[in-house]
Amino acid sequence: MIEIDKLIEKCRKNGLKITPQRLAIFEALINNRNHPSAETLHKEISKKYTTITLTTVYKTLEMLTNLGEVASLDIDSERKHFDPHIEPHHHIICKECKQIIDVFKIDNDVKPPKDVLERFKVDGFHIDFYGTCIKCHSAA
Amino acid sequence: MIEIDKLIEKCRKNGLKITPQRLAIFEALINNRNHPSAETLHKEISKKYTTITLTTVYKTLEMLTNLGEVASLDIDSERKHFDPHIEPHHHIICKECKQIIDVFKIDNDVKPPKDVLERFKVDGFHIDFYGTCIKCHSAA
DNA sequence: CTGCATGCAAATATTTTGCATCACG
DNA sequence: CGTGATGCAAAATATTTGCATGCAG
Repeated sequence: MIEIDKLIEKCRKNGLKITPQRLAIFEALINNRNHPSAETLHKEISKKYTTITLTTVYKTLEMLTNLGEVASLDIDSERKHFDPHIEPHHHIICKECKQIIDVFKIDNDVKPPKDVLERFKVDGFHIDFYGTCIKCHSAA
Repeated sequence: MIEIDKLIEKCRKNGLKITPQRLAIFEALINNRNHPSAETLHKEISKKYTTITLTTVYKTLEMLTNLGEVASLDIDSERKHFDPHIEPHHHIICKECKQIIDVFKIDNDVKPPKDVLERFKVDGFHIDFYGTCIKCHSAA
């Protein structure tokens, strides 16, 4: 997600209005590395902005996804998670506590094999590592 | 998923009964490369076995997942998809038609960076390539 | 026969939608 | 002011659960 000033400008250019609700959501997302669900985000924002509704959070997340400022992650089949960091990167998920951590650099380049390249126009890829975080691992 | 005879044996050993419904689900899954959802699978089986219910399909898929014979894929946030091929492999998804194709061999090995290895016990990884299949690409 | 499986209906969870009202620009 | 945003309630979708009945072993 771009910085807030630029984002506001981008919204205005697209005929989208800046409301206190949206600002609260923008602020909750920027620099957020927790890959929140809509529900989580709503709970968080509600602490300070007690009247915001979950519907508004959903609608704003949809709007930001359409603008290309937020990515919707298919990392958890129970619910959608949202990521304001749209530069290509990867994730690792702890099987126990389900926390999702960013992985920016992988040691090798990855390419799909030739037969796939012949049948698909490949735009990119995303790696999900899975395992157990130190904390959960030593607890078990 | 192991072959049907072995699977039946494995079920019996675990006190699980072999019913015609379960056999129909086993048969629909074996050699199935379509990564079906519960709904899709149910529709498919219903053609021949008209009385089977979606609930039974869900419960059997859960049972097979617990046995480690089927993997539940987090590849589509709309619904769960199930994969009877549990050997580690990857997927490529067409953005347009949403078909999911297996990718078995990638050109390089993939390792998470050191700082991740220090904070996680990594068990494995899964790559989702994304792009457009030839058919959809030439249609656009 | 005993216990697990099935199938129905109802519950739960997540996300989307319609619409009256509100407020940004 | 007018158009898009909000918030409520209801709908839509996916999945799970409780329970009476059925059937495999």
